[in-house]
Amino acid sequence: MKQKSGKSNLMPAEHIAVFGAPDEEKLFEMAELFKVFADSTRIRVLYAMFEQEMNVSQICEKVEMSISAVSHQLRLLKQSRLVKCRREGRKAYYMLADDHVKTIIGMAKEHIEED
Amino acid sequence: MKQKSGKSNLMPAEHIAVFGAPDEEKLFEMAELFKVFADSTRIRVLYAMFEQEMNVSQICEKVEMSISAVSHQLRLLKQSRLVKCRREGRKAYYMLADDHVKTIIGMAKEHIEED
DNA sequence: CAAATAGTTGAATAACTGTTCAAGTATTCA
DNA sequence: TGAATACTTGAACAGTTATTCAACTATTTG
Repeated sequence: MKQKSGKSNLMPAEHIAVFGAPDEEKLFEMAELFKVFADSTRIRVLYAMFEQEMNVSQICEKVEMSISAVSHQLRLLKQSRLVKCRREGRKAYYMLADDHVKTIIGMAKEHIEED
Repeated sequence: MKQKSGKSNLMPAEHIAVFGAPDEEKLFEMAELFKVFADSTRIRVLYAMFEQEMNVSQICEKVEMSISAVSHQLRLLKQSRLVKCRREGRKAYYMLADDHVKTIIGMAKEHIEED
């Protein structure tokens, strides 16, 4: 159950890596990305920004959560570089970082709507 | 902070729902789907089936996890209908349920490889 | 039938996550 | 400057999740 090295004896070596999984670090990053989307309130926070940038209070109203909870989630989203933030006076406007967010969410929506 | 009904006074009503978030249940299902992908060992288990169907022991070897741990994860993946299972004697062969799995994983991979 | 193989399952535990609460910073306004 | 607004942050708590362990079922082989 522990044999990291040593090639499989079932298949020629040149075939092994073709569809192989990415390395551990990449897998970890992929999982991290999915984790961000793995919470319905966080998806709602992202949806709040689909049309236009929003400040924290506006997001709070839209998703019906406390300022603190939203702020915590926004920090997470910012760390994952899924949203970016612009300051104007004492307000902080958040917006989607790129179209990837919409695409990924759209795919999940499609998937659950199918079959 | 609690005003579920009552239209926004910032925008004509017919624009409100266009990009609106799906209902709570759908959001929840979307989050559930992402949760399944939100674990690097589970992604590795899925990758193990990219080329061909595999029985549990083969998956264990490939991902270097205990039979029990893999079996638990496979149950989860089966419940989410991301994999399906075929029995042959005392062996249980698992395979990806459809191409959606590869597409979703591929998207995450692209995203983390960019920028 | 008994032993071995292949996998499943439930309970327990340890680690992680989301929300709240309380306290903090930063900016504007009077 | 003092009060109000708009957040941010850290700690704590409750709920969730992944792995392990032990016990179990099902199938095959001798």
